[in-house]
Amino acid sequence: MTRKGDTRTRKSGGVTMSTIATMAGVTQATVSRALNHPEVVSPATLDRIRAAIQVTGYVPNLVAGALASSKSRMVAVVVPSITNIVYSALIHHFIDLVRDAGYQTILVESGFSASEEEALVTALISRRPDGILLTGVHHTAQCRSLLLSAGLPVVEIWDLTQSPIDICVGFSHADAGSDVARFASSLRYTNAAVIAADDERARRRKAAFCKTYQDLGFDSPREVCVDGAASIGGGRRALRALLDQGMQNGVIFCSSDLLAHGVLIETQSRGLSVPGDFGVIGFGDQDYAADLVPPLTSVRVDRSVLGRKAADALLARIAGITPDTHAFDVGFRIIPRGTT
Amino acid sequence: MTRKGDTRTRKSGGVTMSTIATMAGVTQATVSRALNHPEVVSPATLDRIRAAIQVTGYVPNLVAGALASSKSRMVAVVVPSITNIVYSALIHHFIDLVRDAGYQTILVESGFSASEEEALVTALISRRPDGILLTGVHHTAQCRSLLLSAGLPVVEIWDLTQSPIDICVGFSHADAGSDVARFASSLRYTNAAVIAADDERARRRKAAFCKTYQDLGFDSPREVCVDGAASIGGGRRALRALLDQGMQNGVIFCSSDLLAHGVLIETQSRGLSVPGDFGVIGFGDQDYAADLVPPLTSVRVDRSVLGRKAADALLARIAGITPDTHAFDVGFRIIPRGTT
DNA sequence: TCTCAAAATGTATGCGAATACATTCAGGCA
DNA sequence: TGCCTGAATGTATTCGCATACATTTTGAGA
Repeated sequence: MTRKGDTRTRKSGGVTMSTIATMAGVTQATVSRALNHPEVVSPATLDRIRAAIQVTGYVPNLVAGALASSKSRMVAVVVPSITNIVYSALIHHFIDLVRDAGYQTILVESGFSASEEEALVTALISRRPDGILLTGVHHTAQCRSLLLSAGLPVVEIWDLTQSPIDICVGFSHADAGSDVARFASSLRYTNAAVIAADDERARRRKAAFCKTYQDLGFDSPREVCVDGAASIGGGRRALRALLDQGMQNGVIFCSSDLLAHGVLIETQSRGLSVPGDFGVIGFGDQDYAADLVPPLTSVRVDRSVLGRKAADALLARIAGITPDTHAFDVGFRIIPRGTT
Repeated sequence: MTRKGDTRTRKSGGVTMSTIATMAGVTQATVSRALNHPEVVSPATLDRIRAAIQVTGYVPNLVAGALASSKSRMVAVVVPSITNIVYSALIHHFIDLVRDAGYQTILVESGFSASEEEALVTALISRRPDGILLTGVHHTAQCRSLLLSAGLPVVEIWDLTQSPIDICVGFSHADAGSDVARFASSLRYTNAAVIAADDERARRRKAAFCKTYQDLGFDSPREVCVDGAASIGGGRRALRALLDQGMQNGVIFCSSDLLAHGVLIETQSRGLSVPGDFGVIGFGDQDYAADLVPPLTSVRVDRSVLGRKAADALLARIAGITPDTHAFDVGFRIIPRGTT
């Protein structure tokens, strides 16, 4: 009676492990072992099971597997924006690395908003991923406590902090801003400006740049904020704003190569000389930086190292290994090229 | 005895629906209803359940929910590359749209390889997503049959075909190539070239462009292939190759705006005039196309419409609605600007 | 030929939630 | 008062797989 009712009301027809088991003349448990621990199953049995899988086209149900084993073999990644090459390039590496370890990635965008991030993290946790990769180290208190109480391995990237949720891999944005200021001060320009997108880390670089530049005895740099996502158009508009303010013969530190690229284009369209009239410094050292004319001076962060360290750290934590240190500094380097 | 063994060997301590149920003085079933069908639970009970959830910080386990209901509320997305703005911008929209409908996205990269795609699709199906978004309409036979037998809603984008797996949303790349050829032939240049990345759809545009251009009475266009991902550097190198071949006063159709951008930069660095000496046509009409100098002529595909149609179609299919038509043509449009 | 450990497989149970079906209870109506 | 209906909740089962533990089989050594 229940039997009959159930076959009616539940969807059936799908091939499951039991189907395979029956075909191969074994029990479901043996099929499970054949799939997950083939070394403990006899070769003959393995063959029959594989044959059955072949003819049925059986695909294991990882949802059930995850529930039974409390291991989802998924990691979650939260980035501000996937259209921003800065993040997408890193994710690209990261996904590759964790995939080699058998993990799939669920990707979400927070759009630079901490509250949005919190909502996303809640939704992600309900999927019970084996680990989470977050961008940045600034999160809502609620978000932190969610993560903490979920007991998940968490890696925060692109930034450093003394108190990561779990592990962080990045570099000091303040140091980067200061170093760029010192570099800029060594050039022949008489003043400076910063063009920054509306991004918390960019703001910290900007603040450090401005402070250090002043401390070195120069006038306070001009500042221009770019609304929304960084873009070439945004860079062009920002330079126009600076010129309208009367800026001359200065060095311009942009919060991303894309903005710097826009600045370069605007100078060209106005017949201004770079590095003669203006110096331009980008950030991120994207692939195209060296291909611009003139080649763009930028700040390089080794993204492949960052991605690899992040993946390694996360995988290690998932494997239950507690790292010696909870903060990895991957550093950065100023790459002087033709625009300064 | 089993009781004791189980508490030892299975991980416990997690808050589950039963925890909440006990706290609220109801059964697990009522908690489930409170979460999924609050309208059938009495307000007083609802309050107690919500209070219990509040104090415990309970987060529902969607893995278990998915297993019980055969609904994962996840959609999978397969793209060739997430670092390519062409794809990432679209995905960005798509993710937004399906998220509003309560779906999370699992994203994987196929790297332009059909066999890789097949492996990924298998892995994805094991997660039992509620739907899949694929890029392009060319897949391995095995991949098609996997998808078909999984009975999943599938939307293929960026291309059209008479025989989609399920639904496709895109435009005709052959028509695009031909239209560009006609447009190019109307300009004052005496010959043409195509610079294309190693991408199946780009190749089809190229083939159609070349054929139509010749049919219009011109010489066969020169062709340059760019290895690997499209990039500014690749565009620069491609133009150098064309110049080395002796190309003069021609119109150059690039398979992406990024390549076209590289071509522009190379012309500038050599003092060549655009559109005087060379005409340049991109593809994709990215945001920055209009911000280049001169502004780039390109082919626009309405990505927001594409993303929306894809999301709508997938969600509709998930909801069990069979669409009238299985192929949506979103068209394209040539946007003439300063480079031609 | 017998013993015993290792190898191979079977048995039974739980993971956490959804849901069909059963039950209880209150109120409306004849 | 008795019956019926609908709202609210409880009961029992299932989803597909992993895995602890039990059992059987095999083969090596004595």
